[in-house]
Amino acid sequence: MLDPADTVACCSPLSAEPLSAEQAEQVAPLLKALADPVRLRLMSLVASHTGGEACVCDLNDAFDLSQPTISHHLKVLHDAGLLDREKRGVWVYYRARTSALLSLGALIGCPPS
Amino acid sequence: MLDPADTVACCSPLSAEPLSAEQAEQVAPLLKALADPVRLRLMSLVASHTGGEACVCDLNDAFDLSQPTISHHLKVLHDAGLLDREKRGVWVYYRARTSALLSLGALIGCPPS
DNA sequence: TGTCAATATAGACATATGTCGAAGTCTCTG
DNA sequence: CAGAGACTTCGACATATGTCTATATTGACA
Repeated sequence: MLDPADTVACCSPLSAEPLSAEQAEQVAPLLKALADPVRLRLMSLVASHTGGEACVCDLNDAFDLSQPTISHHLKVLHDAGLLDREKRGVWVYYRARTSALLSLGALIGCPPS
Repeated sequence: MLDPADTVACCSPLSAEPLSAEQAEQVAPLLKALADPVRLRLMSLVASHTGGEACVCDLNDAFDLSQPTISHHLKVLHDAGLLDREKRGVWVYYRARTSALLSLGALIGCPPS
């Protein structure tokens, strides 16, 4: 699977020049994956966790939602390329793809040149 | 209506510390508004347009969609606080709220401190 | 091998979303 | 005042999304 960071980083910031239709189609899914309160918190929990990774077991407890629902949200973030997934024994650890977040932030937030 | 820039700017970056449920509920709608290819391009078209603003008549031509559909997307961006709206005579001009984009980008893209 | 614990997948359901065509609202201008 | 042009609002529709319960899978361990 491609690194979404590359996809996004290739684009000029939103305010610099109009995004092409193709670029927009590639970037939108990343934003869509982030555009949910639960997934935003999941992403933040993982990204800010010690060691840059977090176990699903820890994440479940942070929410008042069923375990399959959390699993579903993690899958959405993983499929978008925002979280890496690693199974170690019985536990599954997710790790934030910092590069994807960085380039996405730059795309949205950089002032016009 | 509140400036979403303030709402977002108050939060630490995603990677610094876990977003609270309340913060996530406030930020998610902004991302949701951006998380559509058409709206991403609209936002980019307006933000990068000469003078920082664009007339709806110009925006319509950039898409293969009906005019009410474009109007709908502009309303979503406006309601989220990402676009300002001003009617001058018969024409309506939209202007990007740069501050909102800046703080949103910082929230997503800032490396952990 | 059998059982338990940690996740994931499947299927169902209510609600949200993107799109359109039709109709409404302003505002200029003759 | 009437008509035309620029948008917006309304109502309908198909599809996507978030959530749940029930079930499957996987790995450790007795």
